[in-house]
Amino acid sequence: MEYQEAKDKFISTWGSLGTLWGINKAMAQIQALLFVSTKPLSMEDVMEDLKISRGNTSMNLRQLMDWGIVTKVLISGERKEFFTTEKDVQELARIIAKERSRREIKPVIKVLDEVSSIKDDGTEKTKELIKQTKALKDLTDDLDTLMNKLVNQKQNWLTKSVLKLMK
Amino acid sequence: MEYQEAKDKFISTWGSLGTLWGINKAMAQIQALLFVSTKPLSMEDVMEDLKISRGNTSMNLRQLMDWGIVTKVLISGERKEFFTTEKDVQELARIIAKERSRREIKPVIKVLDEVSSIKDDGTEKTKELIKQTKALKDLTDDLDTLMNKLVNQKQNWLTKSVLKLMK
DNA sequence: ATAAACTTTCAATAATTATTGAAAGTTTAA
DNA sequence: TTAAACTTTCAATAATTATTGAAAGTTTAT
Repeated sequence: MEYQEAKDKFISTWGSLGTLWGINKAMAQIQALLFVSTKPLSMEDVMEDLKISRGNTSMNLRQLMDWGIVTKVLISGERKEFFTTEKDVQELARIIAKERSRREIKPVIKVLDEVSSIKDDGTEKTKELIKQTKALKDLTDDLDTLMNKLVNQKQNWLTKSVLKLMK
Repeated sequence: MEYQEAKDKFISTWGSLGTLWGINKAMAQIQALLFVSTKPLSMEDVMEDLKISRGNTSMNLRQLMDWGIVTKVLISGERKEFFTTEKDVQELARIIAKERSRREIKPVIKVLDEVSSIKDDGTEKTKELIKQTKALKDLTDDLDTLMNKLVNQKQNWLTKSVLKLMK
């Protein structure tokens, strides 16, 4: 497999995986492109490489910046803006986990908490709703905490030690 | 908040969360409905409660069965089929983690592995592609392993001990 | 101040994904 | 064996989501 083929394969795979970590295709592809690029890219560069429109590029770069995954870099002597992504995978995972927790998991925990706190009127169906949503809330809470703790360690030692523990 | 309101809120929240665990809205809502129901439901019951068509119900129940989350139950004296979902959240998480790993994560790891194994032609961009996809592959591998190990413990002790370890 | 270089916005459109409903298929009771 | 009860399939349609491109907006150099 040649460089270009490998690169394209990486970008399209990472793009279609976007849903798995909660972002859209173009966003994931732009991030992937920046991730394997040796230097910051301009909007023009991204448009050309991925064959997407200027508007699309602009909007998705903005979103990536909102996530904190992509940053603008100023290149002296250049008028246009250039972009890079976080290059360290551990840090990338940390940012993504934190954002997904904040945007999606925390709000769900809140709803589960509200639902599981309704007044027990003594009927079987109410008891079941309370019991099951409570169980789901506790599990989601645990997994959210675990995920954040795991990924919050900037160093690698924790992941390694946990993996070892579980072998 | 009354029973019906709480139930609807749970179902719609869980439904819109579907994407987070990789299934569609109707599928997630059907699962949620069964999850808080005190007894198995027929296709008719599901259709009525969620106000979705027969075809939609049939197709999504089938998918939930493919995932191993929902099972048919035979009720003696009844001609039609009834359905229940796994009621234990730990077991539910185990099944979901296993399926997502198999369907989505494993194939991505395979591609990352292929891409990171291309011949190093000495150019900077090839070196970067190899380095970055390799790092991503290793991380994905670790997280996949961790997730499966964590969630594979049928008992609760592991999650608890890991949470304690990290406090 | 102005115009060129560049970026953002957003209504229109395209692409994708979900849903319907009715016909075809299957099972069971009599 | 047949017809009623029930389930599945799938082409058509609806709903949602992503993408475009051109006009409006902004910044910078002169």
